[in-house]
Amino acid sequence: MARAGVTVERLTLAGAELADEVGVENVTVAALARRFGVKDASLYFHLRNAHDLRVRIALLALAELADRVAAALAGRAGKDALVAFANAYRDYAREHPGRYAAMQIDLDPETAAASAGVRHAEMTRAILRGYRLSEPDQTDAVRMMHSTFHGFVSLEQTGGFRHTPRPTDDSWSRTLDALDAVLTNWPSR
Amino acid sequence: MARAGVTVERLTLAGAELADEVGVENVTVAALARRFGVKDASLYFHLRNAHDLRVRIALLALAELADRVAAALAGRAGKDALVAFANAYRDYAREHPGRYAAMQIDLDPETAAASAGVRHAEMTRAILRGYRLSEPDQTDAVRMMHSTFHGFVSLEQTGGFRHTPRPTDDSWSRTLDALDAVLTNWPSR
DNA sequence: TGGTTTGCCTAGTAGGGCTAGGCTACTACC
DNA sequence: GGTAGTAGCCTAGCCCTACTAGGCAAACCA
Repeated sequence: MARAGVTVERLTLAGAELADEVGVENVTVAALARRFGVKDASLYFHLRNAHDLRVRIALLALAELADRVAAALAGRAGKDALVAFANAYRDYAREHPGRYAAMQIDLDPETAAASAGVRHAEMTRAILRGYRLSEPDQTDAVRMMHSTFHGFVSLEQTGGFRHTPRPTDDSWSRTLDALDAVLTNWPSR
Repeated sequence: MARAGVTVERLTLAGAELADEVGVENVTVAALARRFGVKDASLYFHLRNAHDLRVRIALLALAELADRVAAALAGRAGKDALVAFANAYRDYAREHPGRYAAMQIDLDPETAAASAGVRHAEMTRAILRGYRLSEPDQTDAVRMMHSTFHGFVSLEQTGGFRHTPRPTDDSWSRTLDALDAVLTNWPSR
């Protein structure tokens, strides 16, 4: 029988595509095997288990997102950088809802430390250079930024904003204005 | 054979408890049946399917949260109300992680419209009365608030803040300060 | 060219979702 | 207080997914 040429990389990519199409929760080893015209048992030669697959998808997504953010951030500073970062983040989440959802799975500490998530975190901090915040305000601001972005995107995806007619794009840009305002004038105790 | 006294209400409550213990994704009809000392097939007399169960848990959680928020909000205004609301929200999510996660499932429009989610939304708007915002700023502000709360709580739960030593409680209260500041001085175009 | 490794296979276990159809305990009504 | 109906549970059985063990053949490599 001919070999299908399955590799972990191809499996991860196909899994990511599948996630975007049907949701991470429906990314099954069996479905992936069908996609490769192979029996599901065969994939366990490449994958430890189903969770392993999802972790790999998450790591792929983190890397892709970090790349996009890096590209968006190049040559920008201040509010420009904030908006570019935010839009890169949201656009990625909307183009790749499954990958984005996969990113939210709880990685164990060493995996997380080795992931592109740290690059992402560094870039978030880099944005704040334009706002002249020192610790611990910087950490608090990073956390607020991340919360706002993730919360907005997440609620947008699960339909949390549907009940109000106002276009979400408008609320998004006003939210970024507000975030810029509060970062510019971070309340000191 | 004796009757187990299973009702939809008891199933929903037990399902909610199960969700808090093992996560929504592990709330199975089979596990619930075991908990009631009953065969899984029997539950389909009370439940349409597994999704139906999770929706019920979500609705229960929305109602509980709305109650808590209402209690927290009583007699408060301005920043006081904002902080009370936010803490009620976060505390509920931390006490009931499974229920909170269940709340995020995508309800179909009519179910959502009939849920306690609308009470929640009304109360969020009520907070903004203390900040004198008119439409569409109000909607934008509500969305930003909700995003920040949900994002923070969500990231906190999935370990998104673990890589920095700063206590999350501190970042939380500073985030609320920032939110109050920006609502007080909402940037106009 | 023959041995080893690599990549796929079949077969089988366990568990979850769900349906069909059967039996029984309770309820209501005459 | 007997009996018809129904509500609440059951068994049996289907399909799907995760995962393991062990077999066989293609590819590689000495």
